[in-house]
Amino acid sequence: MTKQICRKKLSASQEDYLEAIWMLIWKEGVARVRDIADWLGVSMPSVSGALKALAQRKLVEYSPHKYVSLSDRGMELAEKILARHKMLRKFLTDVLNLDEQLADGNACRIEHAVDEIVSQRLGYFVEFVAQNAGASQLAEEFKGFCRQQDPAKGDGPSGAKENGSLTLAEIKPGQKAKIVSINGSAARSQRLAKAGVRRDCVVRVIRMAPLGDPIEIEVDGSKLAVRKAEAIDIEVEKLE
Amino acid sequence: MTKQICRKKLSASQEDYLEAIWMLIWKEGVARVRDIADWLGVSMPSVSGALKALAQRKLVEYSPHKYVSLSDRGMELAEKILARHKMLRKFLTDVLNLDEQLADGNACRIEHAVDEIVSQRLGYFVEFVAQNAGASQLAEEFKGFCRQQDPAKGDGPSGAKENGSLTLAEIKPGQKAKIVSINGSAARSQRLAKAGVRRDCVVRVIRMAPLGDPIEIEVDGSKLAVRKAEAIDIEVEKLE
DNA sequence: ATTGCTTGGTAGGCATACCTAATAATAGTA
DNA sequence: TACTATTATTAGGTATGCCTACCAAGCAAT
Ligand SMILES: [Mn+2]
Ligand SMILES: [Mn+2]
Ligand SMILES: [Mn+2]
Ligand SMILES: [Mn+2]
Repeated sequence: MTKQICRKKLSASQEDYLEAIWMLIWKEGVARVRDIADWLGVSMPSVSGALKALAQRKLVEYSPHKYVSLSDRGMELAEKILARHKMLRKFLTDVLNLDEQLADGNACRIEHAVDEIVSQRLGYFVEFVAQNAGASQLAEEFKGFCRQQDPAKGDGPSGAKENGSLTLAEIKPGQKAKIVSINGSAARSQRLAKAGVRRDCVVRVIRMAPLGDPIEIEVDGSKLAVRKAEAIDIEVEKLE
Repeated sequence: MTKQICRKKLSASQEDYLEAIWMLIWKEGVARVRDIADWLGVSMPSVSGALKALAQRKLVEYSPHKYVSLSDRGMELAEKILARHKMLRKFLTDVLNLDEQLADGNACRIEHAVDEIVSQRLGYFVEFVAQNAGASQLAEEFKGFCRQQDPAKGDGPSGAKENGSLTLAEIKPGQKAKIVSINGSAARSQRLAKAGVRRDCVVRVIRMAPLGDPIEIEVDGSKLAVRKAEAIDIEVEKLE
């Protein structure tokens, strides 16, 4: 295998160097080692080292003691990561209504953790909230919702929705419930019935997997695991 | 300074070890080096090393060749990070409508990048969307919005909101605009007026900083930087 | 008890990403 | 031009977090 440019994904730190260089070129016209170091809060030797690695990947044009510039590819990547930063920042400030500085710091960390598709989809969401007339009033409603949550601190009566219909997925471990109805496909109902899960019978939730799926229940003295997708189609009535 | 337990924040990798141990204890009853290694996709020596570091911090109880268990503090941290993972996963699947597997992977990376407040606020948001009747229809609307975006690929007519009132912050670099009115404090209006930014005068946006702030404009042949906070209070009329 | 597989640990190495201290180059100023 | 302050590089060190290769303990079947 001959020597070739490494196409492996950039590290978080490398992405931040590109971002910083882009920013400094924008702001000051040129990027110098000193300014990159100050911007990122690292020492100058750290910058020298990072630049060598980036130069090897042909992302920056760099000869010692000269100004640093970005290659076309480097520019492209820098702009991509910066767009992500901006989008995340906007989400945190505009949708979650968070403080600018906090948003900025978090955005610059999350930007390295999200896949392209996720970034894109979240971008759509931010735009959607910004554009959609019905949605922008949502931002206001959400502020109210936060005020409700923040001072209360207790979990409050969040479990029981006003909805009226309670599903098996909402029963907490240890509690018993009587089955009111089983919705969904007939095949599924049949399968559940064979396992003892029928209308009017009483089940006890033993425990719930960490991500809420599956749910382990006891019915007629025997254990059974129910998928969350099934549980939300099983209407129940809580018993004490 | 005497020897004491390090209270520095855990590394991303350490958080993942705690998460894995918690999960395995939940699933299998016990956590063994072998299973932790398999779960996280690392070698057994890596696990041994990580466990030593976690034991030193009193987060796991660990004596060689015995099962691994979590201390109270370790349990607490594991549950905190797991809750974060779950919440992020729910956001990605339920709000952004992303694939479960993709959501899980991204959640497990983002979970180490968000501050407590951000995590909490995003949690509120997920709950808000889930509970709010008006908001849950938003999920449907958003799906439609995504379908619109995905195939189109072009930027679309995203700039001009139906709103009618256009502000200086929305003018793109290179374009000219006539100032209609300047809102906000009188002191600010005065300061801007002194710089040449007055009602009915024409400005040209030169460029916008990467994060949209500040905006560089040309007025009366001289350059001027305007903060975004100011720009959104300056109503304009776009000129060609 | 002996054997042999699985599990767990140690030793040693590599890559990344930082640091400080010392040295070299450059630029500004007398 | 010569001196000086600033900027940049090199050298050498630390901390993580991973790896492979090898060694040691545990356990089950013979
Ligand atoms: Mn960043
Ligand atoms: Mn960033
Ligand atoms: Mn994780
Ligand atoms: Mn996780």
